Amino acid sequence: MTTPPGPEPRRRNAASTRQAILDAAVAAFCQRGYDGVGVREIAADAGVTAMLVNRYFGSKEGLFEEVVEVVLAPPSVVPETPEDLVRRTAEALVARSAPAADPENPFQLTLLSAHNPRAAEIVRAAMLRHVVARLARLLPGDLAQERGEILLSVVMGIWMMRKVIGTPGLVAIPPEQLETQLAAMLAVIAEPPASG
Amino acid sequence: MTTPPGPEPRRRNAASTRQAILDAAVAAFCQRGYDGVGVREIAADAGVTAMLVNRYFGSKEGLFEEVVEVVLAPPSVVPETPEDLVRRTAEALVARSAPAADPENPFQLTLLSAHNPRAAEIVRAAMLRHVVARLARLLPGDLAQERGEILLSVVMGIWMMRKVIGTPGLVAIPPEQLETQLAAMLAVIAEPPASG
DNA sequence: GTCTATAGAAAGATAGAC
DNA sequence: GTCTATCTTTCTATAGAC
Repeated sequence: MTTPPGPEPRRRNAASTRQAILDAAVAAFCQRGYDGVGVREIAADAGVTAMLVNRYFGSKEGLFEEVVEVVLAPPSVVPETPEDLVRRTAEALVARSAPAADPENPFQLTLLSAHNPRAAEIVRAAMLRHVVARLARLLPGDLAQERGEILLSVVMGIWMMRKVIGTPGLVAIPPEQLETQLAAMLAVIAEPPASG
Repeated sequence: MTTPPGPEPRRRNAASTRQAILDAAVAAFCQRGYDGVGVREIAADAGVTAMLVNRYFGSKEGLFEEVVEVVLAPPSVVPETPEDLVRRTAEALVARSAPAADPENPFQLTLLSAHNPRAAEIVRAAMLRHVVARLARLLPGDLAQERGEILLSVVMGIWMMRKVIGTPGLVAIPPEQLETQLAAMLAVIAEPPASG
């Protein structure tokens, strides 16, 4: 064997190392929020040392910016009509906020990071650019952006109580009953408001 | 003058010192959450040293438990009927989640502390014992606790987006329009669900 | 009852070797 | 391209003087 003794260094490949760090960061930040994880831990999950996180992303904050972009950019639901929006949003919310569901999602990332003002500002900007902009395009009538933000508020609140806090009623309720209640509530916002 | 030189020690009074620490902690935790503030800072706001916090409350976590109790125990609204509940909740939510409103309130304390699992558990227990229990008593029909938690989710979500994240639509919307939208949405949850 | 001083852990970021 | 080692700060909590 020509392999030298001592721990074998990771294969040197900037692109795959960078991606490994980003993947580990997405998982970690979505599950524990910006302040809940350290760069050491993310680096260890990616199989590298903490130094490389700063080498590739400048700082923990720079890494978080990329994570937010990756997680918030893809649409959660792709509806055709406002009625479709209500139905699919209620469906997706109930499914994805279930206790055992995949924790990698934009709402959990937001909720767990929002207490940090720097992280909240990064999330706010990306949320407006991606999520709110999409919702506002789909809602007919006046106050489209405002109603989009209200709709998003309901999604965030349910996520908070059901998945982050874990109140027993929302954990134990039959999913179809929760879906019915949510759809009825969201429909009020999705329909064009009475102008006055 | 008989005053000795050097910094004057605080007047020794256990009860008032304890209360000063608790008051400072309520303000600090409500504005920045459990992990956002250190014991040193709370102590400094109360005019004492960090050591006394642990002396009177055992630990930062013990102090937080008392703060949660103080903030969550008093009811935010005291309605007589379900319709009253909807109207007053929408009113109070719009007024108290306004950008310039008093930050000392149960929702902000919850939202800013929930990312920490220990703090979340403390908040969860107190929220069930106080807030959810009150709501469930007021809602007629089946699934009272579950609908109470949904109602609370809407309140938390609006608070999150309007006051913590600060999305522009919810910051700039005329308060009466927001109140109208919220009341319409909450009414769907407050009315007894169709059984079956 | 309150203080100063410090222990002990963990965080983000950087220097310099290989 | 990646590592080890370290700097600096910040945190909770405790020991012991007055």
